[in-house]
Amino acid sequence: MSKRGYHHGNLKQALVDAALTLIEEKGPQGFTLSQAAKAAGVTPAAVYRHFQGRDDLIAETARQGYAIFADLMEYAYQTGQPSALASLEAVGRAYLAFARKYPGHYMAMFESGLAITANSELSVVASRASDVLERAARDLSAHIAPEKRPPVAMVSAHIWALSHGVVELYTRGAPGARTPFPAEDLLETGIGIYLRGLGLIAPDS
Amino acid sequence: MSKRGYHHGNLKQALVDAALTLIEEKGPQGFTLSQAAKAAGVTPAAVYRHFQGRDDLIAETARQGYAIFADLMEYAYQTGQPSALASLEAVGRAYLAFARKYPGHYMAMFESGLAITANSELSVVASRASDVLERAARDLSAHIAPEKRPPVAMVSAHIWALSHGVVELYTRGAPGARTPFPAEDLLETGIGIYLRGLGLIAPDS
DNA sequence: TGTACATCAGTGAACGCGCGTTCACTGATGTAC
DNA sequence: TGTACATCAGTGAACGCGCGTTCACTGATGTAC
Repeated sequence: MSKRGYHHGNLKQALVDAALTLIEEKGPQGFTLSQAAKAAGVTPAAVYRHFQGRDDLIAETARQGYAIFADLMEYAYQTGQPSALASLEAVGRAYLAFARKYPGHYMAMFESGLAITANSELSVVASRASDVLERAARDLSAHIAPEKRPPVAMVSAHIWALSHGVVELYTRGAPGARTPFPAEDLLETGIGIYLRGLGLIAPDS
Repeated sequence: MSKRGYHHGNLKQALVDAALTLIEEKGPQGFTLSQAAKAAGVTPAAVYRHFQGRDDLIAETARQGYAIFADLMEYAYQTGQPSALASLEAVGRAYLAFARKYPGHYMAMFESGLAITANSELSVVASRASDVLERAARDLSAHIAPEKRPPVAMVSAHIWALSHGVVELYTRGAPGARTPFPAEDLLETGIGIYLRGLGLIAPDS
């Protein structure tokens, strides 16, 4: 618990931190339990005091990521209030900022292939994050005439997909997709055009 | 070349096919060269007759994927002509259809972490695909008043990001993101709203 | 303050295993005559 | 049509290695008295 109140180390967190570094370097599948142990300065067997195995270690890493992620999204939402538009845009920016600042967490969360639903603690904290986005989309929807209003879940899915796509394609060593624009600009303008399409921004503002 | 005109098998392609199946099952990092060899009914050493190693095998798999992908995109673009709008929408649908029909290829292309630029043959065929999208975006741009026209590369990046995000989040066992809508609907409506935001579809059509 | 003791986080040796990679080889194929 | 031969795709044995996992152990820590 306290910084030096441990036996040989605050090993559980040290292992998570080691995993994060390894994930950033070689991807969520690109390292072994033994490597994580070595990076934490410990014998592979010691890992089993804290985790069931490699998957469990990654799940804990993802769990911590979702917790940070949800906090950032929540905070961004609050800073935009009471404007629904400002909240949604802040949430979008927070999404990208999180992916940039916590790449290891982001990869553990979205690229490790772990089954979220199989881990109840994980699914709780994961839905906390998506709830924020959905709330922002709901606020927004209230400003659209009911007859031309798409379902809230659809709007939040669009924003999430666009954000995730920008992160995956334009934030790291990408596929065939190179772009001269910073990912931040890409996401901001993309969301802007989308919101205009929803009739929430004046056509030529 | 011919179906039975080989020694013990058309091994190169058999290995690619084995890799595709393994990728679909366990992800692009989730299998070994030996497993791919065994799945193709062959000794691990035989793989070296055709590939430098596992990465090279995955690169070939991705290369074939990009070739199919580019063809599909190209074809979709043609079917939409001469309408710029119809072309763009068809290309979007083709993107998702490819990801659905060729999940192994898609993962090899976008989730294997291979460095496209390090492989010139790969980067050529990869840019063929993105060129189609960019062309569609360029056609579209011509219908927008110059002063309110975003850069072509930005529009194509938006479409690509939205498509990729939809595939990653809503097409497979996803993260915290569940949605009641089929990915196809999600992408179609998303692109629709986006195009409306560009002023290319009448506000309440 | 000092001593005896219980706890339990991490050790290190051990195991069987599958890995990537090499190498000399073999035997089916296709070709020359 | 038949035979001799060159080719070369795939074999199988071998190697050293790092892996995940187990286990009895040890020794630093915190606590009771």
